[in-house]
Amino acid sequence: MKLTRDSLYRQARSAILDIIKQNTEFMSKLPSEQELAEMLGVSRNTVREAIKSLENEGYLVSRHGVGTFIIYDGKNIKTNIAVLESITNIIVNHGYKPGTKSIYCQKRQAPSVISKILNLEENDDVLYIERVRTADDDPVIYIEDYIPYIDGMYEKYQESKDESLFNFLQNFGQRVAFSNSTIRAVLSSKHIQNELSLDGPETLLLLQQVHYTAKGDPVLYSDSYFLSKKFEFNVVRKRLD
Amino acid sequence: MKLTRDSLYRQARSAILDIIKQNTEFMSKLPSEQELAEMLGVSRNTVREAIKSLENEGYLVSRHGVGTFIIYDGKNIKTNIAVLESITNIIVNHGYKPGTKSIYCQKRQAPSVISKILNLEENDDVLYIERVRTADDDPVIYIEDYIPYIDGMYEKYQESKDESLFNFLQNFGQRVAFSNSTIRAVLSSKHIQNELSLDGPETLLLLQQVHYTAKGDPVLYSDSYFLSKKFEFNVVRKRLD
DNA sequence: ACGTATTTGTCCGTATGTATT
DNA sequence: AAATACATACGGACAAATACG
Repeated sequence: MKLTRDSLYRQARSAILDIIKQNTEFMSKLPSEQELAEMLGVSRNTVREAIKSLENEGYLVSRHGVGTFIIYDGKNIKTNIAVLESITNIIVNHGYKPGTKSIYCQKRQAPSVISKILNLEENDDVLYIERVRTADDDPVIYIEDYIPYIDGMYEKYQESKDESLFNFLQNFGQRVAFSNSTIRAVLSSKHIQNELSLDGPETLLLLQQVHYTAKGDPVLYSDSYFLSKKFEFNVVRKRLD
Repeated sequence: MKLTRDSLYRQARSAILDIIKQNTEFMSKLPSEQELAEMLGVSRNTVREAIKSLENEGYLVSRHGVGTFIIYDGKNIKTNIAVLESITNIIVNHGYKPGTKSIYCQKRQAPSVISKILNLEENDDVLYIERVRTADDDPVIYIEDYIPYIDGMYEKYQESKDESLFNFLQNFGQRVAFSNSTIRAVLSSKHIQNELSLDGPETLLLLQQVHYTAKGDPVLYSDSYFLSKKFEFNVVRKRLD
């Protein structure tokens, strides 16, 4: 049992995020670092850390000698691709009611492509899962997951189908910390058309993700196919120099 | 004339980036912050700033009490979508020789959708540009640009067609600092098939970008269609908590 | 064109907390 | 239990960019 109160900079971050979320106007000015430090009762350095973190996520831009400005726009930004969040959240952020239909789950030998990605031996097993995610009960995302097999996974999965995979993995002591993702545009296969109840071929955004623990162990590979009609990804891109 | 040597943290960043680029193994450990500080002759704080910056760009992950690890992998990561860089660079990073074919340039009234995005008045003009970018002389990217018109732009563009648009804009005192981008998957239109010399419809990654100056003024809107066969975008996604 | 006030950027030193081995 | 290494936090100082009178 530990209540580890959030670090000061986390608290500051959260307080500043509140200011941001309440803001309505693009490019309105945040209080100065000095002011924020006084308001929140922390050092300017701590405020700066919080601001930098929010800058990296595309909420803010700072201008030397001028101030820090809010570029967050709840209307436009639905999914910040740079932040790893659950697909459930992505569906909610797009304004839909999320749901899951599990269509397949099997313990099987890893295909060689996958075993290479997941750093497995030739004959190692994976838990293979096929799912369809729904938005307002319409099928919109088709997902194939490959998880290096740990004893008891198949049984455990049966009783926790609706849970997020991240939570599922955590039960086996594997916490996902980051993912390395590739974004592609593809056309739906027959199989996917079937699962997503499509009349004909449609363009899909394919997210190929290798998920790692903080230690760098690959613990989940997934191909996620998003109906491009209904989903978009956003990203704030910053110029380096 | 200014020689403003780079800030210490920039130099540190660049030194650490060298280490990263030379590294071949996923998740190998960076020297400790203490060591780096001594190696580079700067304070640990400065090293930390550099490391954080590289962490944000997906090169590194730090583990509390353990160390900082290199997740950059030149083989896998070709284009970090979170970093705003020129399309020329993107082509080079994919291993091709970059080129440009300008197919169209005109001063015209902004379409109402565009004038809204660019914050223009009803009858304001834009410089409209259509271009095709080539990789090893093959057409691979089709781009439509809309730039709020400033006197002399059309003439200036004629004499600097091959230059990057970012450079072009800088001549008019408009430095692009960040962009707000949306990623979609689309099918090629007849027009695009024609321009990219495609035999039939192909899936394209569409990047819709509003580019801003540091002040938050929109100075360029562009639709970029990437041949998905040849290009992919990468992103390191980190879980927040 | 210049100086001043404001604000962020950079840098240092130091101290203590926390996770891992 | 101890050692190591990173994380967090503070305070202070000066530099650099910008805005404004």
